[in-house]
Amino acid sequence: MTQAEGVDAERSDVRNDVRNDERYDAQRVESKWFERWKQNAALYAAEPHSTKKKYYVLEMLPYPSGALHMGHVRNYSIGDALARYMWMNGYNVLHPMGWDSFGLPAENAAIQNNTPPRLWTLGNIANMKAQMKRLGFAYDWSREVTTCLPDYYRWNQWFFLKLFEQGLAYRKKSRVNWCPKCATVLANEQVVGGCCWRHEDTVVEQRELEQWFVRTTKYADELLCGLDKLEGWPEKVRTMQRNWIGRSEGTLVDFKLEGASGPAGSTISVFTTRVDTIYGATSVQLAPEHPIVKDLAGANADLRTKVDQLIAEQRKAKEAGDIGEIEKHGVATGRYAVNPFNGEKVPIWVANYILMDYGTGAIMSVPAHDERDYEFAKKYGLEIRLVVVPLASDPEETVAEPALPFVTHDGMLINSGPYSGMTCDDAIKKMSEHAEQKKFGKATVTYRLKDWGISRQRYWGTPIPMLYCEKDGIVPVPEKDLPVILPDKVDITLTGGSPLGKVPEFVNATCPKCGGPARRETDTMDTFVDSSWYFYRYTDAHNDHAPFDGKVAQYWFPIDQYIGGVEHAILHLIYSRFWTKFMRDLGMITNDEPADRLFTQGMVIKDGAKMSKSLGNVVSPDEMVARYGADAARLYSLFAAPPDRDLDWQDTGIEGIHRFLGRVYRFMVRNTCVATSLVASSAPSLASVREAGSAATPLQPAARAIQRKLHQTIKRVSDDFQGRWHFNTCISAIMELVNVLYASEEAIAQGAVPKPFLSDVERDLVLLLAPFAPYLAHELWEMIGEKSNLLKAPWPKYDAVLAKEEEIEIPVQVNGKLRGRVVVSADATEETVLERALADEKVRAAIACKQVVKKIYVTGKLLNIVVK
RNA sequence: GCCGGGAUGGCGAAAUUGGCAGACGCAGCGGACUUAAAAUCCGCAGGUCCGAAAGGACUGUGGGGGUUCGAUUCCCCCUCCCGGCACCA
Repeated sequence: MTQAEGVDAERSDVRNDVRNDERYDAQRVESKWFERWKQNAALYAAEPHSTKKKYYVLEMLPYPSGALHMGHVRNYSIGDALARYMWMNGYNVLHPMGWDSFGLPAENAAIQNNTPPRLWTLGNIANMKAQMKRLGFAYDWSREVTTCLPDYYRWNQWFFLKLFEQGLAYRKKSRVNWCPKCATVLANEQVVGGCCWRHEDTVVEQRELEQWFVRTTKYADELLCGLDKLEGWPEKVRTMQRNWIGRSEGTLVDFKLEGASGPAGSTISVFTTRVDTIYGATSVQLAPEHPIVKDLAGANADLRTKVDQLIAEQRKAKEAGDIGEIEKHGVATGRYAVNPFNGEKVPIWVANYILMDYGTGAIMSVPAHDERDYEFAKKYGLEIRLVVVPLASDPEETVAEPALPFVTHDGMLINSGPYSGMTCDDAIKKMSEHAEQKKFGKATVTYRLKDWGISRQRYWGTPIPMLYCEKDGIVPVPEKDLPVILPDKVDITLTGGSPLGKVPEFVNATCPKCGGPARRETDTMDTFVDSSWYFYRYTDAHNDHAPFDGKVAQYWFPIDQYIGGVEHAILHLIYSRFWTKFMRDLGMITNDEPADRLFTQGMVIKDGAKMSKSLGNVVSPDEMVARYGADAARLYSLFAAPPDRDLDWQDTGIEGIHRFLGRVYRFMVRNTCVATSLVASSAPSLASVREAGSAATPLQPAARAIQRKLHQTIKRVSDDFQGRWHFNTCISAIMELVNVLYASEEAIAQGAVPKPFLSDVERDLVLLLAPFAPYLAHELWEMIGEKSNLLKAPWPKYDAVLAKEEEIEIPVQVNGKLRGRVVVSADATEETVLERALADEKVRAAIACKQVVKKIYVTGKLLNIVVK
């Protein structure tokens, strides 16, 4: 904190006026408490055995990129305020932090700076941990998790063995996404609009590779259904996950290939959600990459060339991200398939709008009832046969020909053999049953969600604990031999293939089955494996025998409140839901979902754009802390906007917050009341406030105004923590309270505010500030003579009676227009209000010479007089 | 194209159940303190128009319509911005 000292020194020579001791020196106060908190490692530790109710509040762990950014500060300020609030409400709070510390940037930095990834990463962690501590975040550091260390990643390996045992990890050669910049494979979830999620301008290529996959699709249905029960999750995230999983109910139907040549007796299986329209199918369309296309083309060189063109075109469009906009076209193969429902021969085409990676890569084309098929059929003059018509309300009525294509479920079949006359929904059911009976198809469900490819051809990740033996094939590393340690001295500058493949000591191993030579798997795991279960490790972070103890996890899980950025809506948040279900089925845990409630905070932007180095609009937390203090940085990040919305950072805004903190401090310095009664006993303040406000010794108006405002403020802040989380309005409520205190300073000086009462007010004010500005709150807590631990001091309670206004102002409208206001007592009757209103000059003017039609009085809110 | 979210002063925003639009803060202006400035404290402040002023009139929550005594809030249509999905058969 050399910067901080610099600013401090600069200021010291300014401190020569009379009000020196009233000036709030954030650096002095914050460094004092920073040092004190440093001495007490167990300050924020969760209690392992407790009769209190538990509360697990978690913020997404950061990637240790080097330094915290404002997005982190915002994220952690929200979580920290909540954690502190829950502590003050008597909960046993678990509030841990860790490091998602495997991943590509470490390798890139290593190449650039010639530093080993491990050192670079650990150095960053040390720096960011120091930043977090300086910001005053209350983490239980005894549970810190660092995913790149063997005591963590060994459990990734252990889980991998379990996945393998369960048949949930398997090896498959397939077409995969390849980012040339990352020089590695990406999961589907990591491809954004055809580009790499980390390199937004780098087009992802397709490569044929043998890879490890995790069978996420096993839980596709549960992942989808479970979303309905996650009521504490934002609808947005649930929708995104639903879209991603992309469940679609339909029917598989086999079309027999017609003709002697080609694979004899082979069939083309098509997937359709509208089997009811199958009598209108006038062609079969294949994806250019469909395996049967090669066989169909056979020696037809012309066809092969055309198909190759379609393939190239599709790939290009996919990479450019505009598949969906390319013009539909295709080529007839000259071959035919037989519609199993009516025995009709239909031509087989290959078309650029059919995707190999959805459904079966083949469709039946029904031009009359599908927009795409219609467009295609029009272009190539294929037959368009109407088989569904609108439901006629009157059977005698002649049904008008619907406009084509007629795409609706709400219809009746015609020209469909035995199914004519059925509704679409009935027909789908009956026809699927028929197909299954006759064994040429069945009702089925397809998903957009694919299995998770987790192999990465990179160094800085968890080694996949597998061996390849010439004799025994794929052999898992025995559990007792874990962890497979990631070697330190690896030349990662070499390109081509996995870096670990160039380390003979690593690659060469012994087969545990036959004792012969074996080759180690050299790919590492996707880092999303690390973050899929880290929050369980927090509950039992030093367990040497298992990832965690199930009993301990059961106490803490599910996470009560998870807080992070929405950018993880389908990556991390779907993988970790999968992992929870997998662990549950292993018998390790009993919860179905990892987190009960999820909160996604908005981005921190500046000048209307996301902060980025290239735009030069980055605000450094270190600089803010040095200039205004941690409290100001935190408070501002909560005050500037509601937490779920984007926050537009304004440098002058944080200055205002800094001023506010100084204002609180100055008031307290000038008016501190150390009420002897309260120092001796830490009796709850409510009782004495009540007493002070009781009829026996009525408070004078100034004191009563303070009391009223205080209780209104406690209510607003408490309600918001329970409900909407609009900390911006909580903080403005506290500001209003402070404004009232300032307005009462004269009355205080004149002794019109009883000391014990004021002392209680000050105490509650400090309590209200504690979740948001812990440094200042602790300083003031000490200043007012409190000896107890503020972190766990009971949260103040509000009294509805004391919060109530005695006098209220009722706006008076005439025909909905504001014409005047009357001040009445809070319990005034409608008659009184009306009487006063009619006495008001302006109101009288507005209703003069007119007839009063109606009077609407909303108790305590408004009076509207309707005239004609 | 589909699904979300959003649009309110010069700026960030508030209005929790249909009831005073603009709380709180920033920037601005004025005053007090000061030799002066900073800091601090107090006050003013949506817009337009009338008025010397006090004050008053009209208007105003992206645009248009509707329901209502009353709409930032509910309904219908439209524009723009942000995010997600997208030839998904």
